[in-house]
Order: sequence, then C-alpha cells, then structure tokens
Amino acid sequence: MVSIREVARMAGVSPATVSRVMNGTAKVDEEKAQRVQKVIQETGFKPNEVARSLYKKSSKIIGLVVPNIENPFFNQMAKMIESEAYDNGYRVVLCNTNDNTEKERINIQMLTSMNADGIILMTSDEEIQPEIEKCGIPVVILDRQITHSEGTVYIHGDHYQGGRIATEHLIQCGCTNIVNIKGPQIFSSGRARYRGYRDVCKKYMIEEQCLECDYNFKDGLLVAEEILARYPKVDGIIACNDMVAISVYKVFSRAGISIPGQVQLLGFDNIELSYLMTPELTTIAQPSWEMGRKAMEMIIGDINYENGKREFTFPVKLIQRETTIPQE
Amino acid sequence: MVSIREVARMAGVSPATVSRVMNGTAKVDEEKAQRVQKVIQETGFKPNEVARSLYKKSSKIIGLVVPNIENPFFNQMAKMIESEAYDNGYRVVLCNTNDNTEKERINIQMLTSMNADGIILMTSDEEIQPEIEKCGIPVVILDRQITHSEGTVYIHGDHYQGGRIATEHLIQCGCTNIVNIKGPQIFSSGRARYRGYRDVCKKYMIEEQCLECDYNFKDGLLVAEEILARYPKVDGIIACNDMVAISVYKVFSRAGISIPGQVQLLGFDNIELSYLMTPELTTIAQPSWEMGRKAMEMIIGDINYENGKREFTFPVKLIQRETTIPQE
DNA sequence: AATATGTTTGAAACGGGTTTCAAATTAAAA
DNA sequence: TTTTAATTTGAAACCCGTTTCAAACATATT
Repeated sequence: MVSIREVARMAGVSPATVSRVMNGTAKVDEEKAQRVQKVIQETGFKPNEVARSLYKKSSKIIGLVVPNIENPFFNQMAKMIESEAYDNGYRVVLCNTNDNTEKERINIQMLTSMNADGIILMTSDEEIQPEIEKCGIPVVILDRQITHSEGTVYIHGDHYQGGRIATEHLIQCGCTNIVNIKGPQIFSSGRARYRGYRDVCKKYMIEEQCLECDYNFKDGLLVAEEILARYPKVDGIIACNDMVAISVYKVFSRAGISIPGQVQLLGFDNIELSYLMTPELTTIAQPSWEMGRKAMEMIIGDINYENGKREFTFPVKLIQRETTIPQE
Repeated sequence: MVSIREVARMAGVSPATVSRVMNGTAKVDEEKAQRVQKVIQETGFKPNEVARSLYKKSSKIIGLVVPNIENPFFNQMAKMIESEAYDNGYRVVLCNTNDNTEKERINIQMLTSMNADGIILMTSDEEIQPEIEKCGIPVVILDRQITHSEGTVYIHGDHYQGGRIATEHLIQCGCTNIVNIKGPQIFSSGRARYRGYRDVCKKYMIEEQCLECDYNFKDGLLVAEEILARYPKVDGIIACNDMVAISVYKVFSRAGISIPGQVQLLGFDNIELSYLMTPELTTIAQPSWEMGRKAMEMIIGDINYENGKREFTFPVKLIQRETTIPQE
C-alpha cells in the first residue's frame, strides 16, 4: 500500500501538496496537480483513514448500539440509519449489546477511543448514564428514554398516543373485553403505552385488564397461555409489540380460537413480519424512517446543545390490517 | 481526554513505561507500575484506538458486508459473527450494500483504508473480484461463491444436498406433483439447490416443474400466483428460501388452499420467521452458527493460505415442522 | 574490586495524513 | 525597475500509542 510520501516522491512534490490536491484545501499549480492525479491513478493510492482520523479527530464513523440486531424493529432502524449515514459519507459500526450493560459500557468506550463522531443508543439502562456523559461525543438515545442528561438528544415515538390509539381502535372494533399486555415497565415505551391504555379505559369506564410481558416471542407465548386461562371472555388484545402479537396469534389459533373472528389483536412497531404473516397484523407504526434520519441529522449536523431542541417526539399511526375489524 | 504522555507526566515516568504497564509488554518496577495504575484509575485514561491501530496496522475491526441487513438470514448471521468477534476482542463494522456493486466496492476500499483486519463478504458480484484481490486483507466469502481467487476463503452450506433433501422429503410426504421454485441462477446457492432437485427427479423418474424467483417476499408473491394459475394439480412446493415460502403460504391460504392439507411446502434457511409463523414452516437449515464461527476463525487465526483449506462446505439438515407431513 | 551479565528505563523514531509557518515565487503597484 | 502584496510550496510539527535502542542501573561471576 503506497503512502502519501511515496506518491509525493513520484510526482516530485511534497506530501503537503498531495494532500492539498486530494482534499482541495488550497490552490495548487495546475500542472503539478495533474502530475499528482496521475500518480494517484497509477498507484491506486487511497489515503489511510486511520492516519487521517488520528489527526482530524473525526473518523466518519457513527456507532450504533442496539440490544439485539436480530430484532426486526432494531434492524429496520439500523438499515435506515446505515443508509442515511452512507449518503452523508459516514460509516456505521453496529454494536450488539445482547441486553448486557457491561457490553454496552465497553462498546461506548470502544467507540469513544476509536474517535467515533457520534453514538446512537437504542438501549436504556440507567446505569449507562455516567458513561454517556463522560464520553464527550454526541449521543442520541433512540426509542428509549433515560433520565435526561446534558448534551444528549432523545428521539422516540409518541408511545402514549400509541397506547390511546390502540385502545380506542379495539373499542371501535366492538371489543368489550380488552386485555392489555403491558410491555416491561422499566422501559419508557412500556410505561407510556400503558398510560394511554389506562386513560382510554377511564374515559369509557372500562375496567383495566393487564398482564406484563417482555418484548420477545418466548415470553409472549407464556403470557398468551395465561390470558387463555385467566380471561376466557377476552375479545380484544393489545400486545406490547408485534413480536408478542405473533406469539398470541400462535397460541390462540392453536387453541382453536379464531383471530380476528373471536378475538381481535393488535401490536406495536409495524415490523416487517407484521405484514408477512397471514392474517396480516394490525399494528401501531412509528415513523422509523424519519426517526432514523433525525438521529443522523442530530449527529452529523453540528448539534447546538445550547439553544437547540433536545427531545423529539414523533407521531405514531394505526396501520389497520387483518387482525381487527372496525365496525361501521 | 487525557493522553498517554499526560498520564506519564503525572506518574513521573515515560510514556513508554505507561504503555508497558497497560499492555504488559515488559517488566516494570512494581512501585512505578502501581503509580501508573493509580493515575490511570483517577483520570479514567483510555488509550486512543486510532493511534494504536495506526502503528500496529491492526484495528481489531472486522468488516461485514451484507446485501441487506433487514433480511433475516443475513442479520442472523451478522449476530453470530458479531458475538463471536466480540468474544475475541474484535468489533464488527456492518456495511449494507443494498445489492449495489458500487457501494460494495466503496465499502471494501473504506474497510481497507481503516485497517480492518479482515472482511467477511456475503455478496456475490463477480465484478468485485479485483477489489478483493488488491485490498490485501483476508477476505472470507460467506454463503456465496464467485470465481476462486488466491487468498480468499469460501464458506457455504451444502446447497446441493439441501436441494436433494428437500425433494426427497416432499416425495416421502407423498407428493407426486412437486413444483420447484428455483432461486436466482446467478447465485451458486440457487444453482446448487436446483441441481439437487433435478438429480432427485431423475432418480424417481419425475418430471421437473420449475419456476425462478428472487430471494424476496414480493417476487415470491408473484411466483406463487403463477403456480396457482399454471399448476392446478400441485401438491408440493419447494420454495427457494423461507421468505418465498411465506409468500406462497399467504397466496395459497388466501386462495383457500390449505397448507399442509392440500399442498405441502418447504423453504430454505431456517430464518426466525419460519418458526414464528403459524403453521410453522418446514425448512432446510444451514449451520449458520458454525459457519459464522468458522468465518471469524479464518480471519482472526492466522490464515495459512499456502497449506490451509480454502473452501468449507457445511452440512445442511431438514427441520421438519408443520407445513409438511411425512407418511409412515 | 573489577568484569560480565541481566534488567529497567526513557528518548526518539515510527506510522501516515494534515496543517502551520515561513520561505520562495509570482503578480501587482509605485 | 524597485517595492509591496498575493500566491504557491515544502519542511517540520502534529495527532498519540508503540517499539527500538542504547544508556543506566542492578545483580552475578571471577
């Protein structure tokens, strides 16, 4: 691999001049520039990004820390962020924490010491706060929320409205016996959606019926069995996310209960799976594309922490598909 | 952010000594080592990975280039590779090419100039060959295959056997009218599976019935409609992958055809979706975990190109679930 | 006590692209 | 033509952790 000094020697100029030709940072004599270009062509010289970033203290790398890359919600988000980053000349380093705080901490340190230009966090452990504050690079917390800290940007969907819309929709579908599968209450999303549900129940004088469930398929299976046992009269289920809704569908259809015939069902997140499955799942969608864009924008555009907004709530919307049937 | 010189100054030693304490590369006087450790503790000093990698010419970064991170097969693989890499002290830079050769080329160049220690490619464009050869870092081609080139490692499942097993299984399930949805024949996986199917057809003197389909949901929908129209007597379908199998399921169940009652169905890849859906999909699985592991192993263990094996074919296996019913 | 052997240690060079600063060259003004 | 201003250019410093190499110190041998 040729270096800039090598190129300079071959073109009969100084390394500084080569650098200037490459980056257009200063005027260079046309004839010399030509020579440099020619040598670059011939040698296939590509500047060493590591050397560059050592001096510039910018690596053109964005760290994206997710709890689980296999989870469709996260990888969908990751794809958008990656694509947005790419278009702006940034690379994305994807880090998978597997819901492990220690791994999360190490990843943040690693990203810091590799001069990442920013970090997008989709995890939520409160303990990570100090790490964020001392890392000294822009951090955006996506989808989740922890205690606010100076210089951090929060981007998330309007989960409270999501909870309301879901509940209202099921009522509008004629359900009178709605069971709400709450998401983990340690997550802001879980709490906000629950509040939405609760407030709508109050509005219609409906009694709350809740269970709590982790955001994954396996736990969804368990909770679905529990509903089957404890709420025989259920006719509407709000699952805490699409994955859990899929579990519910499986358990209920195995038990011979038709969805949406006997029980109507809806989830959150609008993951790809929700329209791949048959019947297609009604769900509440976040504008994940816009959210990903905003996250990138907050990182690569100079974030003005002083005056700028630090929290962005994006509207959610109902995607009505086949697991619910609204009445006229 | 403190530097090693700062730490050295505070501890009253030279930067070299601090480096030695951190890395254990040489004996250091116990008392001095203590002082250094203490300063590191107090300042929270973390060595700058960029500077380190500039000298060492190793960044502890592995590049993983995939055509589409949203595709479950790839993100499942990515998760394994990431986790395996992490355990070995490596980070993964995930690059999404969106099936775009130009993006693929740029990504490889980028990874080269950021001193990546290796690249795992899950794309297959023949045009990329020269890029691979000149990048000068170990490259592993996963799941796909292009014209062999010196110093590249190939890892893939035994797609030919996969094709055979799938066809034999459907026959064993009593199907007499099997339609094979071939994968794109530009991919080695598509070609090998087709050969497997063809050979089994010959063995049982069955006439071939094929259509070709891209490895995605949308194209799957189209092809499924075509089967419905062209092969009314079909009673068994080999989909080129699970995603397409899911399309087939949707189209057929919409048309009132029961699976596996009237038509038996099977896919390839054993993506998460295949057991999430109801009914659960019979599929041919590759040992993706082992394959990911092997890919990492080939990169981080010194690859001995001279003597070592350069191609690894992993056995596949049938995962019989609910869309096929074997007869006694 | 003197020489030989072994161990610690820090100054300096290194990796490679970027930028500063002053020197050299060119253009413009007097 | 000379002086002044503007432009181009390269040497050297910089970023920061690592490693080499020789000096300094400690221990062992004769």
